[in-house]
Formats: sequence, structure tokens, C-alpha cells
Amino acid sequence: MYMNRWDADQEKLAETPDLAALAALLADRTRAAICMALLDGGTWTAGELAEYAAVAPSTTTEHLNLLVAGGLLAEERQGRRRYVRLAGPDTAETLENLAGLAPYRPVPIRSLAEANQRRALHHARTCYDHIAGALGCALAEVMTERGLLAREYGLVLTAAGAHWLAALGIPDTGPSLAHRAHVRTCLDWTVRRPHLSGALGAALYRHALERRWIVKSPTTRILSVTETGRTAFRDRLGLPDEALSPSLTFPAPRG
Amino acid sequence: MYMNRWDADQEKLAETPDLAALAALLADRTRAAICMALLDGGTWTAGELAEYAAVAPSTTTEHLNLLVAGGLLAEERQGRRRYVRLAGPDTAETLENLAGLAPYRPVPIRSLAEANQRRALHHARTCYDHIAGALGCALAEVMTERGLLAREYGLVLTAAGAHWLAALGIPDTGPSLAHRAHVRTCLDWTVRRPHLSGALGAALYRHALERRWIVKSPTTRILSVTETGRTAFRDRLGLPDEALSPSLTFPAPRG
DNA sequence: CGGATGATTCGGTGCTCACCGAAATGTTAT
DNA sequence: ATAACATTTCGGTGAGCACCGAATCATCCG
Repeated sequence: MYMNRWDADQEKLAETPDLAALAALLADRTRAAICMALLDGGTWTAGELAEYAAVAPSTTTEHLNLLVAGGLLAEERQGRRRYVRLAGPDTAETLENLAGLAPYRPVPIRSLAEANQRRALHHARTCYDHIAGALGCALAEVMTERGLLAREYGLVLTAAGAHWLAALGIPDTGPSLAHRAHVRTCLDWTVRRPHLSGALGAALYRHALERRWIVKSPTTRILSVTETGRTAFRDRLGLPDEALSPSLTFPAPRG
Repeated sequence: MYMNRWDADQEKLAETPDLAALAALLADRTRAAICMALLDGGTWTAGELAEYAAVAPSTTTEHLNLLVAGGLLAEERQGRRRYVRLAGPDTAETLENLAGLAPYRPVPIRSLAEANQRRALHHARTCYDHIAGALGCALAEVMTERGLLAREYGLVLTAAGAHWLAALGIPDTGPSLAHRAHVRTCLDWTVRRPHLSGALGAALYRHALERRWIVKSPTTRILSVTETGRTAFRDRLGLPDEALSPSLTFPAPRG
């Protein structure tokens, strides 16, 4: 069918974002749980998600179909497996922001093991491609205090910060950093303070992983600070000891 | 009931953000329409929203109850009226991001007047407290080209940009700018390119309104560029003429 | 006071959709 | 080939919820 400029414009003009359709994807307990699980930045199989969400495999299939069709998830099929992950950093960031705005719901804790696990999650965990939890928040705070980041029209990298990054061996403008915008912060749902996300957050996470300052649990989102990491975080950033290990008490809120 | 430190921590640990509950608020066509309407940054009465969304007043009441209880909307009651608005800038920003991620839905256009209205909306409109549409995107682009903004670890204000702001009479660190973070961009759902949001976007919008570079339609989100504005935008920023009036053709995509 | 107006409560209706189980499909392992 | 496994298709069921209209409540105005 022939379409002239006017018709093409009409077409463009006559569109509106279907917010409800997108929200409907997340409005289901099970689908929301799947998305939160995938916020670890990893790739899961349909079966793993079925067990995690405690629903039948057939139900999971339907949910994944919707989420993929809606553009929230990317999928990759290998043999009889279906691997899914979040579609991209934008998706992850929006989910994080949404989670920060969401009300809180009590979660049952049945055993000491579960309690310890949650404690570890609160201390340090992955948030897609960066560090969240008390450790992530402490990083953002200390970097601000030290003048590596500044709050001027937002959180930005200072000259000192750029220098510090270079000293660490993180190039201040790489291919992955250039196209992805922002020193961003997102509200941490455990500590309710901001932590670093965006390209800078991702770069720091990768760097810390490479140097084995932190290690990631293969099955969960939990991060542990290694002995090397403890030293590095303390010496290079002056992170207080409380931020470096899961403890019974939380650091006092900023004041 | 007495609660020691351990119990308090347990309580905090045993919470998780209820993403599904929040998303459910937006998963309804009518409620989503209400939120999108409120993205104009204004305050609406229940009756106005009922007419806008084309549902019975009783239905609107129920929706508003849910949205207010969920923390998305703030309400203020005066006499027999119920005024509602978005809860805050965070809410608006998250909604914008979500809308940018959402799929597009064709919207019926029944008359020439409606077509013109949509054209105007695409050209320039309010997005909570800043400028969106082709004009908003053009602003962001031109400011970047002119070196007022730079993409280094994200979009930041350059020294030249700060100077330019000062010359305009916008203080580079005001009370409202300091506490609200970020030179932010959000994906425009009409042009699908980023426009300026965050504190800087809000400051620019206010400034342009005060100088009457633009005027806002009292009933819709449509912005019109005045004759003064045309001159100001062109002289101070070098905005191309295409960006200054609604036209039949769109500016070519960047490249 | 009495009438108009904006908003709310409530009961009832219809539709959507999350869920499961059983059977089927396709893939890897023995 | 046969068996074990991961996922999918399909039919049926039950619960949740968006909607309306009619009646009610509260406020403003003459």
C-alpha cells in the first residue's frame, strides 16, 4: 500500500504509549517475582524460574511468553532449554526505580538459614550489573564525601574522580561507557538510600569482580567481600569496617 | 510492644518491595490514562478526570482511592472537591521511563481538530515540570552540540553550560536544584529521542515560562512558542526553525 | 431553608486471566 | 531404539476486578 509523507506522519501521530499494557506484565505476583529474580543480571532457564516462583512449568511458559513478547525479557533457545534474561540495562533501571517506589510487603522467614541469606542480601548483592545493598550505598556515599562525585546539577564525576578512576585502570571513556549514559543512582530497597548504577556503577562492579575484591555466589545474588577486597575498599576508599561485612546492626542513617 | 534491636532488624530484613502491587495500579487502562493526564504536572479534580477518562464518577472515585493509597497520587480536599496530582518528581520520572518502555497503541483520530491537537502535542508539551516533544528534544540536542552539556559518564553540565545558565539568570545551585538530583534525560514517546528532565529541565521550563518564551494551554499539555520565544530560542541557542513551530514534516532523525 | 453540584457507597454483572494437570513435542542421553 | 528430560499446548476452573446506576452524603449558593 502506498503511503505518502502525510500518511506516515498521521501514523506516527496517532500512536500513544500503552502504559497499561506494560504495567499489566508486572502486575502479576509470579511475573514480578521472575523479573526481580532476573535483576541479578543473569540468565535463567524456564525450569529454574518455575521452581523459584513455585508454579507449574506450564504456567511459567505462559508468563515467559508474555514477558518476552512485551519486550521486557530477551530469550535464547538452546536445544530443549529456554534461557531468558532482562532485555537490557534500560529495563533493569526502570525495574529498579519501580521497585524503589513500590510498597513493602513482609516476607516469611522460616529458618535461620533463610535469615542469614537475607542478611547477606542486605549487605551486598548484585543489581543487574552493579553493586547494591549496604555496600553499594556506602560506596556512593564515601565517593561523594571524598570529592570523587559531586552533587552539582546531579551526581557527576569530578576531576578528582576521573583521576581516581584512571589510577584504578578504568578508562574514563570506553565503548560501553560512552553509549550508555549516566552516573545514575537508584534507590536501594534494603537501605532506602541511593546506590550507584548506570555506566559508572557497572564499571566499578566489573573492576571489583576482576580484582576479586568481591565474589558472587553462583546460585544467588549475594556478593561477599574477600580479604583482598576488605583491604582495597578500606585503603583506596576509606570504607568503614561496618560496610565491609554483614553485621547484626545497620549503619546509622546519614545525618 | 517492646522491640529490641534484633527484632527491629528482623523486621527490616523481612521485607521486600511489592512490585506487583504497584504495577497493578498502572495495569488498568483507566488508571493509566489518569496518570498520563496528570503527567502534565497539574492538579485535576475527580470530575475532570472522570470526563477525561470517559468513565462514571463513581468509577473514578474507586480508581483515585487506589492510586492515592498506593502513593502514586497526592490529594487535597477543598470543600466538596477532590484535587489530585502526581505525588512527586520521582513518580513522574518513573512514569516517563515506563512510558518510554511501553509498546505503542494506535489512537483513533476522529476530526481535523483532534489531528491538529496531536500535532501540537508532538511539537511541544509539558512533561510534569519540563519540556517534552520535538522542542524538548531539540533543546537537549542543541545544548549538547554547543558544548553546554557533555556526555562524559553521562550527560553533565559543562563549565560553559554553567556560565550560560548564569547569564540567563538561572542560579547554578538553588535550593530546588540542590536537593533534586540529576541532569536527567527521558525518552520522548513522540520523537523517541531523549529530552531534558530532572532539575535542569525543570529550571529551564520555569525560566522559559516566566519570560513568556512559551505559553501553556490552560486545558491541555500543549505548549506554544511565542514570537519572543522564537527569537530567544534562535538567538541564544541556535535552535533551527523547524523546531520552533509545529510542521507537517518531522526533523530528520539524528545522524 | 431548599435546590444544585461534586463526590461517595454499595450491590450486581460480566469479563479477564492465573492456575493446574494431562497429553504432546522436541532434545539429549543411554 | 528407548528412556529421561525440558518445555509447550490445551481445556477447564475459579477468583478478582472494572464497570455502571441508583441512592446517599457533603458542600456551596440563592
